[in-house]
Amino acid sequence: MDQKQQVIDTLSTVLDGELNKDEITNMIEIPKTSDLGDYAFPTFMLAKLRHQAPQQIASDIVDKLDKRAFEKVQATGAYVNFFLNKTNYSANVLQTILTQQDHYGDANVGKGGNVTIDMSSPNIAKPFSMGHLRSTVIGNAIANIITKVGYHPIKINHLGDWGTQFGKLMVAYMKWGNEADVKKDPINTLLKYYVRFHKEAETNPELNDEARLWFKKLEDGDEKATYLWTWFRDESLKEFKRIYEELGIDFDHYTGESFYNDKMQAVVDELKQKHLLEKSRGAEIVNLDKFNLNPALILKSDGATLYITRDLATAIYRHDTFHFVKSLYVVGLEQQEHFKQLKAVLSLMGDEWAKDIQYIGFGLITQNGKKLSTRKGNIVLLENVLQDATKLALKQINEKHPDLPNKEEVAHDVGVGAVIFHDLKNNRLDSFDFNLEEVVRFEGETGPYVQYTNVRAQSILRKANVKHIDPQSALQLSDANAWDILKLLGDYPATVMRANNDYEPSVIAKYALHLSKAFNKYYANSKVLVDDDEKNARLALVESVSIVLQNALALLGVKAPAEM
RNA sequence: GUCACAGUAGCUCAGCUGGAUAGAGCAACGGUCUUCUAAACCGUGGGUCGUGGGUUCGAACCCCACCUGUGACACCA
Repeated sequence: MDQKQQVIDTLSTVLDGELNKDEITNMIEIPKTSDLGDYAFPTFMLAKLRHQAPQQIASDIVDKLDKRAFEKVQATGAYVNFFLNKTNYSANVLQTILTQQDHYGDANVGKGGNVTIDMSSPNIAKPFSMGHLRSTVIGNAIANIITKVGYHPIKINHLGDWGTQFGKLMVAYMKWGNEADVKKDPINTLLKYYVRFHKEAETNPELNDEARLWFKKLEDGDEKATYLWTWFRDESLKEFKRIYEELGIDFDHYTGESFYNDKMQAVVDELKQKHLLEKSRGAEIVNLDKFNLNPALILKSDGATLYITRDLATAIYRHDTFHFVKSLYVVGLEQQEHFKQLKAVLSLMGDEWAKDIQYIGFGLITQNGKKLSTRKGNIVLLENVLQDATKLALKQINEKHPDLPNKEEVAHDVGVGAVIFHDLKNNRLDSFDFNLEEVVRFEGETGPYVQYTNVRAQSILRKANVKHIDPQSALQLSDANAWDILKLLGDYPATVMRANNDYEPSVIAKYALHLSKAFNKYYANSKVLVDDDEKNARLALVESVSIVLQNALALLGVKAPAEM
């Protein structure tokens, strides 16, 4: 970073009067390949100002520059290319990492402010699908990333534990269900009821009326309805918690939709009092024409509340309770409009903190190009995917490393890691088609590839019989093969910031892949464990790579076993 | 129809604020384990960056139009 400043300062002494430092800063770029240097300055703008050929300008600048701080500076075409002093740079970066360890890349832009994160939020009595995995792992990674830059995350699992689907479930249970089946395999059994309900309701629409009636009973506190609801909820939550444990993810709150039942009337009253409600087609709405949005439906024509009514209550509750500096919602892209409406209504209500609500959308997971649908029974169960992945990992371990201790645990870390990493490595806005083979792949740009890279580094450190390299020892490294690694290591703090600014875990995942690739290349070309002047510096490099890879994986919520 | 997101190699995708020959992985073919774990590394082939205009010294990236896909669009969440 201060390396870049040095480039800027050096250039500005020569370009004084033509370009100021800010202009120069904006023009500095990083060449695609390191044989073109580490920083480059294009001269096209100057060519325009000076009415001169850019190539000529580039070589003029090189002639006039003070080149002492750099390994070399040369003109290539229209560019001035700067090559950093490798030995100084390596000593700086490695010393910083070895000193700071896990804290390398930490920042304090958050200043300890609370950030609520609405994430995961599966529906009770429905299986945990790949779709919920996205919200869960993206939300978790964002929580880790914002923690690293100084915020305090509050992870909230906004369970779908209320609504007419419970009426459907109760009707189905009373008609076709029995207690023993539910106890044996709660979610799958409840799912069967749910699917059957929809199938039968197609030919027998009165079932829907019955379901509505039972949901009304639940709302009115009917004993039997409440009993069933509580039972379904408890059984489902038990299963969800098992899955979260497998994923290594926990929550600060499980306050679901039912939690806000008694908090909606206040919202409706406030909207009324502020004259924001109007009658339309029998329903109570908030007109959002001036936001160029569809109206927000607050009350149905029968007086019942709706999705947005509850989310308004939720947002207000979270603000009053947690005094957040940001409130994040990690919810699929198909709900984008809803969150725009939510913010619009809140700002009409005069809640200036509405601007702190940040919707973090992500693309759908489809199967054979179609949306996954619980109703139609076409879903991919996360649990099955995790099991398949773990099984496959164990098979690999048995082939490659049969005498590894704690094989099962490592297989689990690798299998689950593959699934999580697969979900996080692409831009979160992209949707993707579910393909089991793709998800549980262990070669190429995958989680296990990164894990394996760290295992290699760990293995070297074990063989060298050192735990930590002294940060104060000689860390100058001149090996050209190590250069790409050193630059990447130096980029890590900026990478973390970018992931934070964009709420984009894939930035970290891609970084981990790049660093792994660079290290594996180095590993194939240079031997670390040979006794010469730079051995200590090489070990420092290896330890630094391992520190940063482990940190990046931890941000993503992926485990980093020491052996595999 | 309106709005949103997307369209880059056979497939899955990178490409940071516009810049130097558009990059990876998978798949295909070929090479590398007596030497730090081959879940790796190296090489070969493979591209009208959806289409057409425009802005710019320079566009995969910015602007406009169009085409295609997906999703949302009033009493589900």
